[in-house]
Amino acid sequence: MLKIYNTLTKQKEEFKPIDPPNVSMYVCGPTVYDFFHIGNARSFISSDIIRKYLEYKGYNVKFVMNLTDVDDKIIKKSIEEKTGTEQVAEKYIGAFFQDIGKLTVAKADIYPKATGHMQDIIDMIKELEQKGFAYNVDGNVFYDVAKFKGYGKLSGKKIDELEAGARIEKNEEKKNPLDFSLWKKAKEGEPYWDSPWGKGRPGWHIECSVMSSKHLGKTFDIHAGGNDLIFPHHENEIAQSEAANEQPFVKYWLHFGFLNIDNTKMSKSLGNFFTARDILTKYSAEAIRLFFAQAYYRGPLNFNDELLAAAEKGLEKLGNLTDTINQELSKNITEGVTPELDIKQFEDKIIAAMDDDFNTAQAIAVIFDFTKEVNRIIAKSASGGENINAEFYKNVKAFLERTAVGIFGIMNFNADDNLSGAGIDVEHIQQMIDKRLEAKNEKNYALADKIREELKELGVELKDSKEGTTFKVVK
RNA sequence: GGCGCUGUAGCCAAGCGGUCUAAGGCGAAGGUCUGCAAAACCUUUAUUCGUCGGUUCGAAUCCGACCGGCGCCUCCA
Repeated sequence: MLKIYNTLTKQKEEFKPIDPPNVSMYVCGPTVYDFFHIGNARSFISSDIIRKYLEYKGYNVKFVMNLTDVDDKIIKKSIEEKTGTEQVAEKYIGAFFQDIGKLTVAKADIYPKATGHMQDIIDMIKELEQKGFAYNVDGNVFYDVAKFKGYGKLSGKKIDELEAGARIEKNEEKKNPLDFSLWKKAKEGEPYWDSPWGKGRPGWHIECSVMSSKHLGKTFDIHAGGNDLIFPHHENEIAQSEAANEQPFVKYWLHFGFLNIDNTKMSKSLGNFFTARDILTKYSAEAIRLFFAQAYYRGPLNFNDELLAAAEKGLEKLGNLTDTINQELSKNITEGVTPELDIKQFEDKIIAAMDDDFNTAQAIAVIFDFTKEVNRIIAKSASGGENINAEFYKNVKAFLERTAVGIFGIMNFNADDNLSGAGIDVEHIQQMIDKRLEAKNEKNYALADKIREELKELGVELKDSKEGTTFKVVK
């Protein structure tokens, strides 16, 4: 039984989708004004793991992620880069897809864009206006927070306490400082759309209300995003959607913890700002995914080089096993024994861990335990035990593909991916290995070691065993 | 000021009332194997869970106080 911590109720709840086995899931996507950073990557990867686990459980997940392509920051960027806002959006949407592709984040079913839903947005604002939740002040339309009874229920804030807070921007046009923009009047030179209130563009929050209900229904199962979106973004979405649709907006709210860099907030001004593509030049996607999966998705997480390097090392242990499995399977041994290994027991543990609010850290621990157990069996066989047949390796591989690959994306059995990715000439490597073998047979160890060194510089590490020499690509 | 998260070995991090003299990863030390190198395996590395009290037959786990870290309350994953 899957339990999920729901920000709305502040407790773990049994997950009961509205229309099983279908699950509707919406994750707040990027505002496409720059490359996304490693903190964004945590949200994308965490939601990817959650989605894949739900699919593993047999749910049919409809996954929607919005792309915010009209916004102040995009306008600002277009001025800086001296292009149009559309060009800015297009450029960073392209970069977004490249980066999530490298991070092996599965594609959403739909990536709705704000600019593609202008009529729907206008319709929803009109509806809010008709129902008395919105007011127009000279082309700027605001949401009247005081009219919505449940305001603050997600973030646990109270309107009067918020009003007492000192950090709310003053705006003469608003009835209440907490009221937020539904429609912004266009300023000179800004992109605009025609509307009943004049030329303008939508406020930030309205697009998510509109696009989520359009693609997932007026009430849907899961809405996820970064911790910082709880207030005001998600609070405002609830206010808009529930006022307009007169039914609950979302059943389960999930929020991802923040990523700190060396215990401080990541920010451009502090110079500790890392884009995901920067990090990907130094570390593998698997290592990044493993690093995130080793912690609880809701908690804060510290990030630095040393920690990612540790994850990369841990990953090697897993990678060595996949190499071994691939090699053994290629031999296709039919005689020999199938050692006893209770795979189901490991799988049950993973399920138990993941069912408890996606305890990925514990699930990953099970995968490492499993790896150790398999290595132990192989070591026993190698040191004079009985030969192991392909059946065993097939079972092991199938399990890891279901879990380590299928849910977490931290292993890769497709060895060619690594080779082609690193631009390795397999034929040349093989020739060198043969040459080295010859040298070894002649006890010319100086030459053998020289070849080893040369290949190492090409990023290829040799490994000798009884059955011959194999190699792997190292970063 | 309000809301929320968090404090477990050298580092990261699970565990949230008994199976805990506390998973897993990294690091470190020793060993097996080995021409070398690596991998892998074996052993060791927290009698203790920020501090002090309380509840309980029993607490890292619940309650209270205190000390510390972080976030949100303004755009932000």
